[in-house]
Amino acid sequence: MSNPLSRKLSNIASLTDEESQSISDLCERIEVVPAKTDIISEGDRPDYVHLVLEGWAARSKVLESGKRQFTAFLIRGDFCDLHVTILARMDHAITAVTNCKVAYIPSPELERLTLGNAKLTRALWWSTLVDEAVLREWIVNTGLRSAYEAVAHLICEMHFRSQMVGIVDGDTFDLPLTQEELGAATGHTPVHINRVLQKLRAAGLIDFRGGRLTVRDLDGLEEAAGFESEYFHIRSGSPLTS
Amino acid sequence: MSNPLSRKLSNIASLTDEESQSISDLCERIEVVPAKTDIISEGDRPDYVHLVLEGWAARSKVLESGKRQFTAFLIRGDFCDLHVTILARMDHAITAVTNCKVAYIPSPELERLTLGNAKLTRALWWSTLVDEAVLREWIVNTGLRSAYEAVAHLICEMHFRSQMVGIVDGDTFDLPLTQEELGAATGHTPVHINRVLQKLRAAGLIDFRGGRLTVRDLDGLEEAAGFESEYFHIRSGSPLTS
DNA sequence: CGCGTAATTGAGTCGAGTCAATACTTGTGG
DNA sequence: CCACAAGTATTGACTCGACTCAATTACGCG
Repeated sequence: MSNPLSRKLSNIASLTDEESQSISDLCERIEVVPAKTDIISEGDRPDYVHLVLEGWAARSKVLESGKRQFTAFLIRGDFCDLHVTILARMDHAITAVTNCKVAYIPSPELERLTLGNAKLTRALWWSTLVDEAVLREWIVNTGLRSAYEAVAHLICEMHFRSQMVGIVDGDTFDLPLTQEELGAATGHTPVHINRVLQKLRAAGLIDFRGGRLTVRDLDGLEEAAGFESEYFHIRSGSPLTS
Repeated sequence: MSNPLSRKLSNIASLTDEESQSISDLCERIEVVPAKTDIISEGDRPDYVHLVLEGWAARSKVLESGKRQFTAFLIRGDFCDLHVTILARMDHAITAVTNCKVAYIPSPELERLTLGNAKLTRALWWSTLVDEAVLREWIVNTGLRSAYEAVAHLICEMHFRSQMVGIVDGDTFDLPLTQEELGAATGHTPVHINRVLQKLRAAGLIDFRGGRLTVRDLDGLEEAAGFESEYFHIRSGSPLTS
């Protein structure tokens, strides 16, 4: 279970030791990508499937104006580009937010693993469908919710996802984002993010400093965000849905 | 090629007559869903894969406040829920915007078709990946772009997608949306959409009445929107990329 | 022709952006 | 071990895009 991907998939499927081992075996080639550099750039034609093992990365689109929008965060156990080998080129960049440990998985090896294994195929489809559900939630964040709600929702999302891969320590977890980066994710200016964070602190919902976030009042935070974890489609009975 | 899905997939793969016929054969059971009603509701566990053959539908999320956000539009040739059979339940609703002709495809039949056909499997993966790319573009729309740019971009998107399935007549195509619905898609109020549309008309970029949109100046519209069609990943050499 | 929905217009307000200055943190080199 | 540099966070004043509320007008359809 030490492999981040196995850990994540175990939220929806019971993996045998052999399956876990096979997944670990995929992650033979591992590289460290320094913070603020691209794991994959726009226009790239990736030869490998990239899997984040450690650290935080972000999908980002940059406009001519120079402004950038993040469209997703990737953490331990998340694929950068599962199946993009189908497409000609990346239509967005994936940038390391912190130093990242990334596995480079040859596409054919992944195919070989899933071809005869319906359970793993389903599990990977689950991760793809959840990624899509998260994208829709981000549209609601930027389109419908106020800055206060959106930031709260993003925190809830990352808290939940961090729990899925076992990187929450009590009520504290890594949120290694500057206020500028929180703004790029929610569609707001860093100045306004600053004010929103102050309100969230004043409301007794969170503490946040040094890239570590502590949830002071989970119910209150989820209430403020309008957060419902159903969109992750964790099987009922999982510890996370209790 | 009369089948909408075949028509769409032919943008990235050359289908044989047999393959086109197989796809048509999938669409045996067809139902008409009246405008303003759900094709699939939040919480549903669909037994079938739903394919839109005719009309417009929208993915929508509704908050407790009663406000709703569209996260995608579905037109001819678009799947409502390819592979959601993997998930327990729909985390959002799909609502018919106009009357829709919808094919109900038994999941196993679709699997049988793709199982031995790598080309079709790749083509369906392409459609999934493009759907994701469109979601990311919507995040940019709601997060980074002004209302003016966002509406222009949405028009460009739907124009391009309509072209892909052959429902553009010269420079005119169906955009059967009220200003309220345009607002639900871009995260703005109908009142503001109204003002934005007036500016787009005044700028000589579009005409829009009676649910029909005419592009008066495509270059100008794409310029205003910051629209780049690369994210559809149409193979170069296709008529649409000329 | 008349109802109901959709579109339009105007006036006033507010959330969020801009601009600009100040304070903190953290890592680095002397 | 301290001082500076660079990035990050914070604060204040002002502006503006977009929302709200509230009519009024234009359609589309039976």
